[in-house]
Amino acid sequence: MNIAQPLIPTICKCFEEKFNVQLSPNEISFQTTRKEFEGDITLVIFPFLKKVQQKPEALAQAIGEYLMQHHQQIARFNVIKGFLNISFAHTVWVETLAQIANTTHYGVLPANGQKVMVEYSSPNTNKPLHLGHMRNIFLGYSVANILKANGYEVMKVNLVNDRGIHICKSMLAYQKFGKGETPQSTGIKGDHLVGNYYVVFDRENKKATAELLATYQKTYPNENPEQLAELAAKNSPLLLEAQEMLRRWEEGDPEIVQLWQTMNNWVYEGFDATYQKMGVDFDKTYYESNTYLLGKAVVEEGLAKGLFFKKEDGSVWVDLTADGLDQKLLLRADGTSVYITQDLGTADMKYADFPMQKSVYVVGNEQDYHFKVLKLILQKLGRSYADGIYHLSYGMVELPTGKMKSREGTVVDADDLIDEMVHIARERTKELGKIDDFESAEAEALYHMLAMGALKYYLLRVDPKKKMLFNPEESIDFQGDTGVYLQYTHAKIAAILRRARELGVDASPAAFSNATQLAPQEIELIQVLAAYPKRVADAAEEYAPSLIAAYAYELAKTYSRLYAELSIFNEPDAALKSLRVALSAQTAKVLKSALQLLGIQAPERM
RNA sequence: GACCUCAUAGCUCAACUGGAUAGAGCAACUGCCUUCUAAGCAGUAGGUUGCAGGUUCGACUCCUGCUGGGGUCACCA
Repeated sequence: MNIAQPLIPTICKCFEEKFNVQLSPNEISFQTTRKEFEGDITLVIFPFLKKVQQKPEALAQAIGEYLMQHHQQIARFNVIKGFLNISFAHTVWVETLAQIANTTHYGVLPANGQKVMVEYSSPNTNKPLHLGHMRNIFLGYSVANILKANGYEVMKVNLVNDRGIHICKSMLAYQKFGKGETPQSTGIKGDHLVGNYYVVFDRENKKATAELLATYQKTYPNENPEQLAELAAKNSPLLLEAQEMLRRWEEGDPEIVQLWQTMNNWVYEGFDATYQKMGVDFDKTYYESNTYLLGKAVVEEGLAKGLFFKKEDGSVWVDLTADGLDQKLLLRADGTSVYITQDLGTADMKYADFPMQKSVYVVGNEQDYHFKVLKLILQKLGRSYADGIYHLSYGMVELPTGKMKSREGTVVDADDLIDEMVHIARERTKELGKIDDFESAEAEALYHMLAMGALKYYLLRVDPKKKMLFNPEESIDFQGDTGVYLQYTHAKIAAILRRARELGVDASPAAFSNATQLAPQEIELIQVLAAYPKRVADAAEEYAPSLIAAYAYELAKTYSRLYAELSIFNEPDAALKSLRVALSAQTAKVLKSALQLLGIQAPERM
């Protein structure tokens, strides 16, 4: 609902008639009037002064008068310096609310025939998910929802990194120290069990390296200690064993493959449980064990086209120096692939599976360079989908002590954090005692809903591009600018709507269409409601759920003020009473929709 | 060393992409439950937007330099 849109052609006409100046419509844009001034929308005059030799006040006055003459919807206007503030008649707001009420899927665009793939989560199978993954996962899930709302057909995929030296480390540690433990025998969730062995490997490997270093130092007392340390790290017997294991895995050694399958399945069971708690899902899962050999054909293709070149040792490179980047290795001299090789192959595979116009990769900003290179190479190869590749590069979640490191155990575990949040939600809700009549299963479902709402909102409200700080000492808030506040506002409105049904209040547009004198709180709320579709579009364009989060908060805040300052059911004017119930219903509708885009559920009671 | 990126209230984050007197939440303080859920509402206090220049009618936003944090520059992924 863009209320200002119809004014734009009129302004163009005004410039033409009065000043003989041609203006294109996209040169004109309105902003909402700041609270300290009277008006609904504001036109900034300064940009036009170069084309029209006028003083800003005079030009603003002239445009204002012209608009008044041509648009009955405008009640009045005022000019302050170079700002033209326009106030609409109350009927405009009533009409706007009616339009919103009559739109079933408000803010949601019809299918646009475009396909987009969103890859997110993409975990390693050697350790459980942590807070950093949660930011990734919630971002990916939310962006997928936002794109759907903008008319795209969306395919959500997970690319699991299930092979490589890091997996072998867990496997080796398990083989050596595991004593045949299983998730069943220990009662430890599969991903955590495997993750523990990754830590065991690191610990044992450090010991072994230290011992090796000690013998080196005895044998070569005159050598540079740093060089010795490096040598010891490289030749640690455990690391060599892990590398040997990787070789055997690639050869298909049945014993190794068997162990690998067993341990990975434990991890997948663990991940699935966590994804389910998070309320996220995927349409397809890719496994790197199936894709790591892909991409060699793409490298051959690039060689044939003369885009890549071969060095004397047989390794294949691409020279991106003309594009401001470096030379990049694409294939080792022994013909084996590197990370980017498989990503090239996987990109083609994705397109074959789902011929998309856009492909979003939700991956941390430490890989900015990698994705620049990947996209550039695919563009050079002339892939139709290459321009549509978007690296949703998000900032790391940091702790007060710095970055999280799995090996060093300085991570905030996803399962632990969820459990803690549920615990807090349970305590807090019981204290308030508002749902004492709930069945226990119903209550537990609510605690979980609130816990996830708090967590998701906490991670999504920050601009994805920016790094963010999490302090484990302070629990995630349930008050103020939080997910729980949004859920609370929804529950409060739901109570209003139940009461309205009981009382039989008619909230249809017909019942409030002749409301005339609206309160400022009502107008402000309608304005916020009217802004929703634009915000949904902006969020898709910028791949930024944070815009939706900010909007949802603004909406809830605006409603809460109205709720506190105006009575709904004690309002004597029937039209106004209907209007307020309708306003409540539309706020609930939009709030629920916005929360859905964030992957947050809206309770009816809490 | 080269390149990328960030720096806003005590703390965590905004600022509609260059517009008016930079806004929220938390923490502190003050009011408001005999009317629809107080997980709420209203208010007070808190700022030289890291520093120095520049561009312009106008700069948190763009440019240059400096300082400080993070990242990348692997035949790791």
